[in-house]
Amino acid sequence: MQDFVNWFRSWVNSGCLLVFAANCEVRYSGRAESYLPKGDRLVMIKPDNSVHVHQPSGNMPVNHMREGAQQVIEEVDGCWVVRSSHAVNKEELLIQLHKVYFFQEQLLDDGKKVVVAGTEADMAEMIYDHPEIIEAGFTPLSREEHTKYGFIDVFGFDGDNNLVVIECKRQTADLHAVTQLRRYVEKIKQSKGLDKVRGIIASPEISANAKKMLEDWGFGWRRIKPPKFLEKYDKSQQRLDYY
Amino acid sequence: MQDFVNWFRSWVNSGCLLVFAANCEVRYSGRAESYLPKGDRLVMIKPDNSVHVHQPSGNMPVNHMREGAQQVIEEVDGCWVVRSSHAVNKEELLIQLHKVYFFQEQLLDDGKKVVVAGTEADMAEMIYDHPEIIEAGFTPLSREEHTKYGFIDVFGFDGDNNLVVIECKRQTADLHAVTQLRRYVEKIKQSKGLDKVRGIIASPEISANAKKMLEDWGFGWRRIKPPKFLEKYDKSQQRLDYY
DNA sequence: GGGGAGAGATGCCGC
DNA sequence: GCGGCATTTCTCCCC
Repeated sequence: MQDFVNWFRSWVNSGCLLVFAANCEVRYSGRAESYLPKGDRLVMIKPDNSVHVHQPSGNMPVNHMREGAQQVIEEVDGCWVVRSSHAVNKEELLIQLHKVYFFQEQLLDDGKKVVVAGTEADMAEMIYDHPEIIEAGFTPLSREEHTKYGFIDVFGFDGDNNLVVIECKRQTADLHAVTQLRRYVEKIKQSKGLDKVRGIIASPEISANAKKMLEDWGFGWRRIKPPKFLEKYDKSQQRLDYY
Repeated sequence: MQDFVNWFRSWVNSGCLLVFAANCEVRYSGRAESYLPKGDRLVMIKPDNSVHVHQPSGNMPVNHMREGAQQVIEEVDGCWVVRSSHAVNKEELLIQLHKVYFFQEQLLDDGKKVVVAGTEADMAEMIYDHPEIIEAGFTPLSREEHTKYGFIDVFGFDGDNNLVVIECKRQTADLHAVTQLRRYVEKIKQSKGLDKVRGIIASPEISANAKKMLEDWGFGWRRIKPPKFLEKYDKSQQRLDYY
């Protein structure tokens, strides 16, 4: 343990990523309060001073501090504690150490950003490029006009010159999506002083309840799948190739 | 590298957590498509076979596979690749390794769950225990009856025997909270054939727009702060104490 | 630069 | 397995 304490103190602010496994208790106070009883966890502290406590299962860290925290190790009542605090966010994380299994540090050089396709914005883009997938005669507004309406995904006119608001969802549209669309339609009606504004949800799927509420409100739905520009699926090999 | 490959193969399905740092490229295909160019990252694979790729900064993993994936290491075009695939979810993650800096495995024993205070459920609990914080004469329904109505936070009668639906929000209530409350009230009105059902939002704050919409719909608001049982803030010391 | 408000994404829980 | 909701969120826009 003393090895770990000395090493921890020389590591602080070294710019290295730190990772260690330990038997510990964890306490958090900030936006919520939590306590995690004694058990084995993996702790990672990044060069940006974010802290991540992981249990052996589960997708999310059981506790974490965001970047900009300050870390110290100190003895409290005969027990070593890693104290991570974030004055601005009024948050504090305490990791009470009972046994440290291993520890390791590493300098990581990485400035690259991930490139993603298949988002909601890609769906809107696709509808702009191929408005006929909504319906014959549908004409989106120019992108310049569109930006004035901010949060609406796609905005245009149908063949009868009715305004149409389209809300895109990457996956199954739910009740929330319908109430959202309804708010937008009512907002546009009001600001334009219009009587009729159509609302359409574009998504690969829609839940039964959402479909019902949509129809109750006189809105429509189009089955549209988000584009996956990077994907090249080779069925014969049952694997994925890129570029 | 060959050490790592051999070690990786003996580690697979050992029940240990695995962590390594490497210079790598990462490709993902599944719910979306992504590509991350060459750089240094930390990779963690848990005993539940979830995979987490972390860059040296950022709160979230840049890529991850959820529990139940299958991991193999294989040589592709002269380069070693960790392939993680999830047949059910039709997801695949490829980590192309250029250099491995360190690797470590550890058996972690942990069955404990985190205890959180200050959630929406805690607020509902508090209202059950102290119904007078809503208003004099308010009587919540028993928890058993309450479960019949599903996801409504608190449900009861006021002094005039009107039904009251209460929606709790941990922080500032927004437009979404109001539309949610409205859905619940309308649902109850319909299923009970009632003319008058009151709706109340309980939250520490409420946005101006939400307040307005709330009043337009004849609903009410009570300023209620989520309980933080674990917190004891010692102002004189400007630090936190627990228990 | 800090705070507020709205929208988005993802995990989790219950049916 | 799916639907619905919560969240230790994120981001942008405003001041």
